[in-house]
Amino acid sequence: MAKDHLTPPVSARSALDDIDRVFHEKARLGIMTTIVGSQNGMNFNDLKQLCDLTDGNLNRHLKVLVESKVLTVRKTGQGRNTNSHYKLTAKGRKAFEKYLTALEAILQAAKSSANQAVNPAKLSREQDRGGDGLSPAVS
Amino acid sequence: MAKDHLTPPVSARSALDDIDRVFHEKARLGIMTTIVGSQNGMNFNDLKQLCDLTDGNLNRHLKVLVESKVLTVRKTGQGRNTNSHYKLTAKGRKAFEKYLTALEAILQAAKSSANQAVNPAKLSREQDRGGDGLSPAVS
DNA sequence: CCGTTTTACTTTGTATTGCAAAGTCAATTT
DNA sequence: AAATTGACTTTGCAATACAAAGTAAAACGG
Repeated sequence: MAKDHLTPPVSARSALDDIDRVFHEKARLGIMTTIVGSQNGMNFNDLKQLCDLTDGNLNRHLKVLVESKVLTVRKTGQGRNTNSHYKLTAKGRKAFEKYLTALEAILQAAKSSANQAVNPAKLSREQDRGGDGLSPAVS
Repeated sequence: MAKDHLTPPVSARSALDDIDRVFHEKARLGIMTTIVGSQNGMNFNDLKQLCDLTDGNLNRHLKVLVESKVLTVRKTGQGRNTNSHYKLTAKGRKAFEKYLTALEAILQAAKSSANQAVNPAKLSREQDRGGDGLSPAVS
């Protein structure tokens, strides 16, 4: 029952499958990109300033990251002296790297597709008209 | 008041600011990456198969892209013969390229931060302890 | 020394999404 | 002509995202 037709080098999917939603969110991507470079982790306030997020928003996203075991928190002090220190876990680092790798693959695929589309130069003719000759970007 | 302390080369923000939510979503990123390579656009069914999305889901995301003027639709036929053909707009292409550029910047920053953190080799000593020496990744 | 402000978060409420199950519509079968 | 298929659309619910308001304790002001 129709299995052929349109079964292109969809290695695209594999990269897209590795796009972890935990990381694929603007605010969280910013947090991760900021914290991934610090060996000793960072505290709430540093992140707040560096990531330019509101308190509540930052808190919520950090919570998601902690609950996903990407970060750990260590809280010291009370009230005004509270200090919440966040640190990447080994698992978190690996997962984030996997995400980055997937992103990179998608990025490359998208860029080359985009270029090819904009500058059809000497393609071996393959005008994809109507429903064949399809290829799904994202290598 | 308080303007000093922790004012690092936050060029990070600029890249993050260019992360357009319209594109920064798994399904839509897949759709875009797929369609950006086709000069003549693609129809619903092609996208459905290439992007591996359910009908409803694909429809919704396409709607978002059309409403954002990133894609245009041209529908022909009725009922079972309906054919919805989607095509990138010039504006959409530019916006997507901008998004890709931002992503690339973030990716590079994240990767180099990650490496540096994992392999602290001979850093000029700058152990960021406590609250200074912060740098916000994402160049 | 007691009330106000500040700092460092948390909680809560609302609005927006994402998603898939169910629905529509017409052209094909059987 | 009833049932099915194909190509979408609509709908309802669950899961976010975000910011406004809340909490707690230290620091300040008079």
